[in-house]
Amino acid sequence: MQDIADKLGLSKGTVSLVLSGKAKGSRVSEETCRKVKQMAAEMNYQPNEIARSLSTGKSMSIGVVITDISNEFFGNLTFHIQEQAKKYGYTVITSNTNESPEEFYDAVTTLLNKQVDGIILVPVDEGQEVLLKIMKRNLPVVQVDRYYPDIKANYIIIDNYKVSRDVIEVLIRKGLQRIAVVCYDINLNALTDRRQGYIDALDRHGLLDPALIKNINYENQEEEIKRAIIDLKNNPDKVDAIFFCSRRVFITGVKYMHREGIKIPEEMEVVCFDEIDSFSITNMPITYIKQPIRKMGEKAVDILMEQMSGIDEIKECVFEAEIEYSI
Amino acid sequence: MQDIADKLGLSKGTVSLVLSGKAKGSRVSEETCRKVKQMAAEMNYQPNEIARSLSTGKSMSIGVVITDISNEFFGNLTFHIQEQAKKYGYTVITSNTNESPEEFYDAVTTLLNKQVDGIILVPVDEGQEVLLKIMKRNLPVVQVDRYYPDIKANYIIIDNYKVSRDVIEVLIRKGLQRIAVVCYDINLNALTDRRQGYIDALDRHGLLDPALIKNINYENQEEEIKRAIIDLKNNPDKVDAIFFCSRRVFITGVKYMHREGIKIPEEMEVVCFDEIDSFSITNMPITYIKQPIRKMGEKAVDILMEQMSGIDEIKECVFEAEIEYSI
DNA sequence: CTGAAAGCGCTTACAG
DNA sequence: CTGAAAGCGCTTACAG
Repeated sequence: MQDIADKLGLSKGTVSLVLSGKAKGSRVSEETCRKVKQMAAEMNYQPNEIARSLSTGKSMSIGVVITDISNEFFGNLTFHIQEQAKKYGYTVITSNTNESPEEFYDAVTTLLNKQVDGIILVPVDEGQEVLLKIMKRNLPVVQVDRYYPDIKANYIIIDNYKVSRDVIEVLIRKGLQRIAVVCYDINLNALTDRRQGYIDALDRHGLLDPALIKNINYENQEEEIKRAIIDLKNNPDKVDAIFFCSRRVFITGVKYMHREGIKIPEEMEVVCFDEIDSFSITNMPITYIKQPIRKMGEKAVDILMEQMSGIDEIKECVFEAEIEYSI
Repeated sequence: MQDIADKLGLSKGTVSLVLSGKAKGSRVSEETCRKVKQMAAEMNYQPNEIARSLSTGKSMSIGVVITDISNEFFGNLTFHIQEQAKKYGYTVITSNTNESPEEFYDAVTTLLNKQVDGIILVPVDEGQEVLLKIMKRNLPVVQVDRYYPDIKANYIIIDNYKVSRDVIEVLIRKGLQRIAVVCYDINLNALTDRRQGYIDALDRHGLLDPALIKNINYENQEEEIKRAIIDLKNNPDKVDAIFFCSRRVFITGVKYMHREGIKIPEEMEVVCFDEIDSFSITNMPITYIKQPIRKMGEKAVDILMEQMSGIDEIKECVFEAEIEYSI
């Protein structure tokens, strides 16, 4: 900027005005404006956003903290967040927690120090302090996919309870009676709600059987899911269907169903929470629950932008998920 | 920092020294050091990395420009890049090109203005200028997955030609003769090499038949893949196998194979370029090509760091991919 | 061992 | 319509 100003015999301030687009109105003459722009192009001027950020106090970037970017659900979510942020002129810094509270803390601390203008995050078990730290700084933040019920903060989720209950109702209406659930034992509402929806639906029809509820430890999932499948296969009363509470559990579960020679859907039907883009590589029918990922990602950004512009009413968004069929 | 200095009757400079970890040696007394740290903790001091960046000229962040973060391959790649960057204390800003040269240009321009210390990118067709722009700035950059052959720059790829030729050889050795290929018609070496590997292997055995080469237009892929499958099914000489040159093509292709009632592997075998984490939801055998994604991502970061530290020898890394079986 | 000062590249009141 | 100056929060020679 100084160089441009020198060449043109202008001041740095004037150059700044036109290059940052604040030259409208009668502030700077058309003539000057034109000359500055031309010279900037000639000298191949590129603005330094870091300097601008320090000066304005806005970094024009937002932080996104998710479990794991290589997971299809979060990959999709991040994609839509990024595309939406781009529309507002914002850039996105992502980081992974791998469900660890330490990594969660580190990720957020780094983002805060980088002076992001807002944060979208997927809460981690035992990570309440981290969310509070952001809020104490008065920085806009929105939780996605899960939320801490004890903290009054923005969140966007789907109605996990309702859609889980509904999908089980659908199976019951089809005549299936013995329905199992395979779910992580993690203490997060997204998961507990899914399990509870299942329980209530079956209970209402007097079909609940505790032996059909399989809770899986996250660390040791492969082994535990395998055992759950074998167990369900060997249940003296034939099991009609299995409701898998998340993508990974479904994939592993179905793998072992194949290994055990369980015919899908003839012997057992399957339900998957979340869509998998490669459902079509198998030709068996899968009932699945589809979250409105795009809407969720876009909404998260919209809320963030609203809050950045000063509105600080807390938003608690609950979207509806849909029940769909792969074939 | 000023506040801490004031409270302690020290200068800002001294505080900066200890808080940025440059107080080693005899530079600052142990006593002062201790007091500063304690006060910083008490006052809950959080460094402003933006200010530091402006001062040091290093942003401690790198840019990653990929096709689409919601794609499993790029999601995995990005994950490993992020984890590796974290080890070096770097943060990652990602953006998607959706294969568009305009978005590619915009993404890189934004990153440059944000003063990233280096860029890892997946080249886009017709995007040479963008890469040159980065290099003109003397900013470290490494291409991943593909590269522009006319530009002397770092890249990390796998030997697409060799592994494609090898996988076809494997099929031939198994006794399969009529092998088809379904591949995008995009003019990028990753894709053209795969097709050429296929062609050369078959040619060597006198098994090449142009009717079995199906080039797919990216924009209209669903329809074109469908037509290709029907066409192959109706080929008067039975087709024994199909080599799908990428993940998406495979998923769509297999979908239509199921729709057309083609039995896999009894009637036709299938080969997929790239691993899909949900292969196991189907119980048919799939031959696939597995890229060392983790090594590629880590290496990309390593090279970037090397170049940032002044080494500017150009690295052209070619990794080997492996042939694997889903069952 | 510590302080005073300049500088990183911008923006933005304030004067004129 | 334009300029001079202060300031954003750090770092880093340079003195002492």
